Amino acid sequence: MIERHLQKLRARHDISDEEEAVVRASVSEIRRYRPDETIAPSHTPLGVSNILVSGLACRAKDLADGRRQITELQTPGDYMDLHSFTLKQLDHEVIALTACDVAIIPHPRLLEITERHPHLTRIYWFGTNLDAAIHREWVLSLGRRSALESLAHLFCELYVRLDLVGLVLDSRYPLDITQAQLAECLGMTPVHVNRTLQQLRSEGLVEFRDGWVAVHNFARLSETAQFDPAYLYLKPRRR
Amino acid sequence: MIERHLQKLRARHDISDEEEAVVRASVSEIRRYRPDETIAPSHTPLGVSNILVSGLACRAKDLADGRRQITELQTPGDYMDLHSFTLKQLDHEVIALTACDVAIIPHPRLLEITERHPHLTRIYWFGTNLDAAIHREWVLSLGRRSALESLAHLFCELYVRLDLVGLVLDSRYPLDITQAQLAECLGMTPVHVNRTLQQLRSEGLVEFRDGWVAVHNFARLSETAQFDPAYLYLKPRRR
DNA sequence: CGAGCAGTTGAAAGAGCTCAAAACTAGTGG
DNA sequence: CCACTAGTTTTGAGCTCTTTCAACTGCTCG
Repeated sequence: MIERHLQKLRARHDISDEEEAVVRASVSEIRRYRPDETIAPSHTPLGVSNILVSGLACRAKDLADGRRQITELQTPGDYMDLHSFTLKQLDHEVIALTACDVAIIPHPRLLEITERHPHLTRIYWFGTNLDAAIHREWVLSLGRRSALESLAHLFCELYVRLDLVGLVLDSRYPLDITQAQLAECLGMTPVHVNRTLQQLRSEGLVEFRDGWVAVHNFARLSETAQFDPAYLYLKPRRR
Repeated sequence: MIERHLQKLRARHDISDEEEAVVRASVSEIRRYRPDETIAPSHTPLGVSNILVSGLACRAKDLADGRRQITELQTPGDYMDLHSFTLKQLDHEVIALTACDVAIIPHPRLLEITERHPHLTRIYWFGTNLDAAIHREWVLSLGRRSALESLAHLFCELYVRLDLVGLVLDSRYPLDITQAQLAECLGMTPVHVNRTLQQLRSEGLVEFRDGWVAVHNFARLSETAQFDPAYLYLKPRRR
């Protein structure tokens, strides 16, 4: 069930057989969530963390008057709230955007990992630091990229992250969310997302339709986004 | 030298005498940096991490055409690049904004901590997760807060973080940076920062002058910012 | 005393927002 | 099989916040 999670770990680290066994044994159960269901509530003591097995989820923060900002999208294989292990409670919600299968890991098992498996601990620590790196790239997008650049950048990021777990086929990947949810990722209004999508489409870069993203020209797309995948910390490719 | 760092750890965790000794022993040397000097370069293998002893520093990312975004401000006592221990290299630069004293911690000593001190390891892991929480709040600011709200929010955040290490006196704290650097934090232009500062001043909320912030009305300031310090994960106050 | 940087001001332009309505799409029930 | 409803996408038009560009002030420092 957590093959994609292991796949993602292996894309960045060497994992021993023993460590793989520990990771597998850390899962207590699998749960299914419907779209819009809360996977991890904010400001509530938590006793488990969650790995996304399939589907799409996000971390979201709200202002009192209802304005909502998504701070990260979670793809299959991601530990969505590993940070709740040390933080005890979250400053944001984790929400299912589509139907999701989720693997549940009780915190006591993570505690045991930190007590007995320092190398694996460092790997998971790395994992939360990678989330922070993604946050920083989003800060850069929101602060300095134009609407067109931000949207292009998001499509690039998802391309790379989903490709890592085999979910890109033929330069197409699933992204079954609404334009309004895209707007919540980008700090924009749904109307402006719509117009910006039209521009990306008319320039032949990328198409977002029917829950799918079709990347027509990744080179030009990442150029307009000024996308540099270094912040995703992939192992350097062998040649 | 790292009293403020320990003070900050104690504000959120219980630290044993032994752990305190380990933390103190992890420092190899103190170095001084001038304003604008790079403390940790991006995309370069790193062998040490840095704790800010005094001064002000930041994490910054650039786009190819020179647009710059600061992703976090670092206050005295902060581990500025603890994440480089697991990431090995950084996706951003760490830069001194004012003259800074910095304590240097070689990564081998951090490795030893992860091998022998799991509780302290979790505390430091918490520390990087706290940085991520701050990143998320900045994502919310950049995505959904207005210029006025964002600026107010930044002043609130710094108020709480600096108060933690005794740097707020009489509702005033040092912030010796330019309006242009403030703009780089907020994803705005210097001109607009200037006008927004005037607005905050004229409303009697806060004044930014001569390298100092004078908070005239924290209650109304945090109200206009929709500031909720929960994301800074302070220990709940005893009553 | 002049150079240079930070801060301030004004006017015009523009990116993105708001509001509102229309066009689609898909699911529901008679 | 066809209304009917609800949610999503699309379009139009006007408006606002923020940017851009340029000039000017004031301060510090060599």
